[in-house]
Amino acid sequence: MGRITIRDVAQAAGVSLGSASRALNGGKHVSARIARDVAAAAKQLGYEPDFLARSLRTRSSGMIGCLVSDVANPLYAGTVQAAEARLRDAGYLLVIANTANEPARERAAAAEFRGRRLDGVLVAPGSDANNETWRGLVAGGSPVVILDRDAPDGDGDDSPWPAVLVDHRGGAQAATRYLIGLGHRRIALLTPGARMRPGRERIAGFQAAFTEAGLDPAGAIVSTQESSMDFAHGDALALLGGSNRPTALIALGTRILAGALRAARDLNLSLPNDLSVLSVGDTDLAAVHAPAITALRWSLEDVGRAAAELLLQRLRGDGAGAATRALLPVDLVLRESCAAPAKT
Amino acid sequence: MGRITIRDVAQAAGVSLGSASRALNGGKHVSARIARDVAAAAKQLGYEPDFLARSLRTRSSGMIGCLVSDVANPLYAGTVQAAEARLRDAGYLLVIANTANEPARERAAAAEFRGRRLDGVLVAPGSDANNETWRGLVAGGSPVVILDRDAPDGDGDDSPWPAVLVDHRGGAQAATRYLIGLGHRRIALLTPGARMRPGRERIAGFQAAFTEAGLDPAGAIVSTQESSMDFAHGDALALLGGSNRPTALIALGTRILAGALRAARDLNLSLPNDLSVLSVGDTDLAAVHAPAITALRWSLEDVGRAAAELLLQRLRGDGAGAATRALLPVDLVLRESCAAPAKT
DNA sequence: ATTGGGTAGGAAATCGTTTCCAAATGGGTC
DNA sequence: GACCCATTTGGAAACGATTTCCTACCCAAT
Repeated sequence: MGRITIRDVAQAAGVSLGSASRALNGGKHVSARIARDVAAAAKQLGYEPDFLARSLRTRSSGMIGCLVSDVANPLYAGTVQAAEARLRDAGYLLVIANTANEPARERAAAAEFRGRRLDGVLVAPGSDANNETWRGLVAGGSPVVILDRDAPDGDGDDSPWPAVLVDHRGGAQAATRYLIGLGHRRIALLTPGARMRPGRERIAGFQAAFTEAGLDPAGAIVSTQESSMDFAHGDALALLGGSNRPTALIALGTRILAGALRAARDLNLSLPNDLSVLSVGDTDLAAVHAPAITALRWSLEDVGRAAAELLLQRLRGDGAGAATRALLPVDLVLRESCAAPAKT
Repeated sequence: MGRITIRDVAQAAGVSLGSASRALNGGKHVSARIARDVAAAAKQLGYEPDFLARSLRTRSSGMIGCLVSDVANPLYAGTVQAAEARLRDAGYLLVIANTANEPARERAAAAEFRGRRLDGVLVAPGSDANNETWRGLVAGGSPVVILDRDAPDGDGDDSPWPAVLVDHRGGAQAATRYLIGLGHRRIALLTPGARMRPGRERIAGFQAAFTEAGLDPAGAIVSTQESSMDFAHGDALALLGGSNRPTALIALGTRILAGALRAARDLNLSLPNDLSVLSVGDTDLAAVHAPAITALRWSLEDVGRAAAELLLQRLRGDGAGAATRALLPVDLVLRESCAAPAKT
């Protein structure tokens, strides 16, 4: 005796298969008596519908895919968690595919998602959307929401693709403005690069702040390094050790911040007097360091929730007139790591 | 014209449905000619099998569930990532359900997993396995692997359930032994509690080290607090501010470590001379802090991989004689935050 | 009393696969 | 050339639901 099917329920309730289905799904054309009997029979037998069978028939799997480059990254993990919560409430299951930045994995995942008939996809690839991956995803016909990346067409802010973006440019600009306001004229931005939207936007905001203040753009030093503590450490050592060193430093991400802080310590630079440090991304490290590091912060929960909301909206079909993208704000959390540069 | 089905492929290749299926699945009983024709037709039409239909028929969804209390927690995120990688290589998709420590969500997720016919489940609930959740999971009949938690029966280390455990007891014992060796006699353990296996094991190891050294167990101060920076901060202030304060402190987890470090700073205790600090769990914070914090470390990747391996083994059916559990080691990473206590 | 609109509910089709069964084919041996 | 056994192969039956179609029926209105 295997699993209890709806057929068993129907039989127990003494009605036909179709009626049982209608009764269980609260459909129309069901008398009160049958509804009652079927419900009773289902409960008594412990009936549990088979999602697979249902999905096959309805052509909707009730699952959402999440294509992300690195789930272990706290930035993504927080987002995934928030999205999962919202989607689960709406009855969807979230399946994740970690791509580790490998295009081959991205393609494979896209194909798999299609084959499994996932109803929608949240995507945050490691590099800006690989066109092939992209095509693979949209080919499935189900809605795709982009997380903080540019659409593949490269068509900036007026792309038709639903996306949840974070205002990294505004954040970086505000942060830089703040440092300039304190009197800094030579500021270094340590970044893992412009390969992805967040990096590009931050660099743009950084430079925009210099331009807007009418300052020599040569003071805006952009230093690109791999995102690793050791690389950042070496990089920061070189930058800060040279003559005419920057008086302030903006670090993108925990690892780079860690490397930069170590370098400052190695060089005996005391914060914030000898060097102002500002972190992009608010982490334990920034909050607890002595002195506490001033940081740019945005809400991971909001990103996840907004993405889920956007996707659900498409799934419900009222995607026509609705907003196609969300731009979330970035806040500057003032702490103790920034001050006016020492007089020279 | 909708999706390309295997029926279309069969027709195009001029063979029967069954033959096409056999050919595509590389089964036996297929002539070379048909295999070639079918493959060609499939390729030419761009056929992609429908996993849902297949799953319905084969009663296996090709998906593994992951029931975890908090994916955003780096500890879990790393594990999930490693497990996902291994499972994906084996052709499985990972679906995650975040339970936020709510038993109701756990139950709901267990039921959903059953309904969707997931082939297996990795589970790391927020509290030690809730019996009801557990029953819900095993009722599905698919294998369940426990991540660093005790089985619900409470039957410690000889439980029949496959599990991947981390040797927190041994780690804590080694760490405590190390501190005792440096000369410490009053050591505080700041822990979020004994609700889950890791906490229990660590407390046990901590106390075992005192016993084994023949020391007064009153020197082993276990202070239980919620895992939040603020709580830990207050707690540490109270502990370190009092008379006869501990000379060393073991912090369980990033947040507690952060709170403890802040408290030490507030009280003007310099590390490691006035206070030795040891972190359970190696994080950015521990590595970068000045002085760098000595920490217990274990491999999240190994946990995830081992769990996946254990599960795959069951799925392949050779679960009979095979090992049912893995115990992973914990290493002590020596840094600069521990020293002999100051002479009084 | 007949007709018409509407609801209830049963039978059957469908979703796209895999797998079972029986028939057919092929080759080798006596 | 007949017989036998082992492969191939086509046809059809699952898998477990939803959904369409269609008939039977009830009640009210003409």
